[in-house]
Amino acid sequence: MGRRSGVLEFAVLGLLHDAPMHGYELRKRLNILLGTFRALSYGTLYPCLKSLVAQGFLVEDNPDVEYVPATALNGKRSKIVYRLSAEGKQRFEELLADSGPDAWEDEHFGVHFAFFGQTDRAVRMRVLEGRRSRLEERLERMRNSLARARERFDDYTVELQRHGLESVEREVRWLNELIETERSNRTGRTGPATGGDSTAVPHKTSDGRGQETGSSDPSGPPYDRPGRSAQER
Amino acid sequence: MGRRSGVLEFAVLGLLHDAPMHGYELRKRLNILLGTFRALSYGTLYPCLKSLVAQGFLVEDNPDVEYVPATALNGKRSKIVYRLSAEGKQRFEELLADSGPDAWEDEHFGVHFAFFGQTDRAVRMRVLEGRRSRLEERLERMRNSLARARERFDDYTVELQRHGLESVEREVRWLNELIETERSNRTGRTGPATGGDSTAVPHKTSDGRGQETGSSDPSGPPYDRPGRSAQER
DNA sequence: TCTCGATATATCGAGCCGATACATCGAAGC
DNA sequence: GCTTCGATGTATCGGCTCGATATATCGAGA
Repeated sequence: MGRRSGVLEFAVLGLLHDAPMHGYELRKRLNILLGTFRALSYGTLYPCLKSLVAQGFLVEDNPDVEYVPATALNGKRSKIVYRLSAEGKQRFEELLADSGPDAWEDEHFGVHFAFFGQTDRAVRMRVLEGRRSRLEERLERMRNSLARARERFDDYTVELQRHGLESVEREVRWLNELIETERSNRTGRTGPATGGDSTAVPHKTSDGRGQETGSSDPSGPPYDRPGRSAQER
Repeated sequence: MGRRSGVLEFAVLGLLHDAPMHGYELRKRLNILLGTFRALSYGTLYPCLKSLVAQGFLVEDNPDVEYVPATALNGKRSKIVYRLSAEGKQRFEELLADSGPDAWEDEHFGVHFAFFGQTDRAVRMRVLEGRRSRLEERLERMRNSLARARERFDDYTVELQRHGLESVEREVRWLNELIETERSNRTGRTGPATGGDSTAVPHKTSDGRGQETGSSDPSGPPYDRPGRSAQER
């Protein structure tokens, strides 16, 4: 149980905070929440749910045993609905309030951001600014790397890295806008600068069809994950 | 040994194709090659090297046993230099020539692209166009996901996804430029459209400091992580 | 001298993915 | 009415990869 990344745990807790759910439904929402094509597997989710139950953060909630198909295997294999326990709620609040260095990292940041609607403005600012400083460190390493690559590698390799560098630069600019919005919105509303129909932040608005932006960062990752880092998504 | 992703194997083979190297040096170059911050760990690299030796693609090349510190542990633990075998060279050529669906994926694409300088233009085109179609599929899923998110999730979640969507759109545009360049460069040069000092492709050029885009994508990848892509500048 | 960081190889625990297996249900097609 | 197929639903297994850690040497600087 040692070094749980905690990111999945956090996301599960956050979704169940809204409403009880069973695994399959949870997975669908999770895949929407943390990044589309990001196909979180059952091999990850179910063990995680069990672990959370074992830790006392979740309870299985099989109400009136409806939907019990009573499998051919003479056993039971019904729908298992999970619900947050009091400890689970508390745990979620803790994770939510943690704006420390962990929350700057690729995956953690995404989940934190997704739950920003339930956070204090102070926490949001700290996460946003911390994330930005993380990326700026990254940027410096990438620029050095690019310089070395120009000497040692061919044009394609260099082009690849240049693109990666720009992706990160673009994320920094995005963060700048968000931070700016948080600053100016200190009177009230919780919403971010929604690109769709801009509020306070100057956006080009890309809306449904793109007009002239575009970029991404596979992986994550190392990304983003990657991987993981990773990025985009 | 079952389901090797092959991406690391490919990268190692490619780097050793240029010159023999030992693990530590290999790791440094690998981290430059496949995407900066993407800190490939020794726990991944060394087992991979062993596997490649076992498969006959690499040979250990301990020439005159120089640099043998003769550890305190009365044993030997010297520098191990790896060199491509004939089979290894052949294997690399095979991987390089494979422009099939695997090469469209996030991580594979990055490595393939990095070695484009050693490829035929036909292969480059196929990989580039395949990658683009992959991303366009992704785009469609992401747009659906975003639509669902607008109903079910709050503004911050939606903003996160909007940003991810734009990242992918941006990568598609990058690919379009690269494809365009390959088409027009059919007479000769092997280099890509180097953003630095634009060649044939019309670039907006954003240069070192950003001016107004910004985005990225946590996780990912994951991502990765990793990976990468970029857009000119 | 002592410490520190780079060089260098190696292993371990744990997370997570992808594939797969099993089982039910409703809708569509024949 | 029958069958097929895809969505719903829970679960496990193999294997890759990361992050941390252990061990050991060497050169630079305090």
